Amino acid sequence: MGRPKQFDPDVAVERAMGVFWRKGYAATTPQDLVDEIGIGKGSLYNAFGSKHALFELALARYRDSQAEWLEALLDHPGSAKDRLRGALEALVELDLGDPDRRGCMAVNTAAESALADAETADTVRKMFARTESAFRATVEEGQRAGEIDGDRDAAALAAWLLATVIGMRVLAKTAKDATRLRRIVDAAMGSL
Amino acid sequence: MGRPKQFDPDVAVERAMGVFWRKGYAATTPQDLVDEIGIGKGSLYNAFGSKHALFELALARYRDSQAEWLEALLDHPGSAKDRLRGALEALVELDLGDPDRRGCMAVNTAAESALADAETADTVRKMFARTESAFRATVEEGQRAGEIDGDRDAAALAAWLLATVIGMRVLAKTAKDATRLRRIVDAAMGSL
DNA sequence: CAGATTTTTGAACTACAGGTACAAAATTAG
DNA sequence: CTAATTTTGTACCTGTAGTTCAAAAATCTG
Repeated sequence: MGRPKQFDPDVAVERAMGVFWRKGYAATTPQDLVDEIGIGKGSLYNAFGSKHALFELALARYRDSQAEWLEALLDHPGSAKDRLRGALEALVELDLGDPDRRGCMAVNTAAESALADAETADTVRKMFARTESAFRATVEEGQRAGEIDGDRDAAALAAWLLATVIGMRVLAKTAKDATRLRRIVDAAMGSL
Repeated sequence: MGRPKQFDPDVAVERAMGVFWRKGYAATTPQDLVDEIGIGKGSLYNAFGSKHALFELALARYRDSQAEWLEALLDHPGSAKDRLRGALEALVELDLGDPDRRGCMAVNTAAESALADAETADTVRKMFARTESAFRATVEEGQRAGEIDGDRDAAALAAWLLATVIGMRVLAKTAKDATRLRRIVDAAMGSL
């Protein structure tokens, strides 16, 4: 079976994710990656093929972990409104607690590359759609429970929550204090 | 007084803005810039000093034109709510009408660079603050006119409008159809 | 027109991005 | 042990990023 890998590819992807997340795709060099992962260039290219292929893996990993994190939050016990508020607040704290202010990797990728690469664009689109679905399900639960006005368009509310979250995560990257972000959560929840 | 410039620096900055906007900072090369501007590399560096200095000029130009555009929209006659809706709708149409799907250059810059460069971060921060102020003034007019509930926190509503707009502009970069964006406008305005 | 001043042009230069080639080393199947 | 397979580190290569420079060209001064 040949010589086994001396590094864990999963760990490597995770570290690569960290670098791409912090610096963006274009500004990340192969040198950055090997420095962070702690393997040689030969191993890197043998294992992953190209910078872009590794980026795709890193982005997919980000998508999965982020989506699961958010879905778990929305799946908590409690009222739908409380769960939505809890999720938004957790996101704010997550972003503000990051010393590197990396924001959301999917948002960053959308802003940096847009439609430059079809596969990347698709991954980002799917991630947004998945977040929107999770919001929509929670909004509909709230409507069934009578907490949220049933006359309002659940799809529209979910899309708007998605936009709010994306906006907050961009703002978190340059925010100097937390008050604006906390205000946004309050205003959004007050509008539900 | 020496040989006069054979190109208009203002036009050059405007064209540079277009390239940076479309490709992002890191992915834009000096070659891209000279190709687009139509001058030699020597002239470029003689006139602007560095890629980064030119980017700052381009970003400042974007900030001014964008802010004036939005402020003019919000300054139209009509009710405050109508003006807010009109501004959001105009932004959506602007973004969807761009074949390159460049979104908002300030948002893209925030996502790509964050705090990497202090001056850039500051320009972006100020642009966000200016947009927020314009929203806030309009919201307060609406409150004085009785269109918007005076008990709600105008600062919070303005911040939340800002986040909504930023989110929409990110979504516009990957959106395949316009319905989601139009829904967001409806949901946001329905919540005011 | 000579000279001063400023810009243009195009070539040149350094460093590094991104990736390939290869031989030595490690591992396992038989 | 040997053969086969895979990894690894190093060296290497091509192209270009980002910038600088020398010399030519254009304008103004007197």
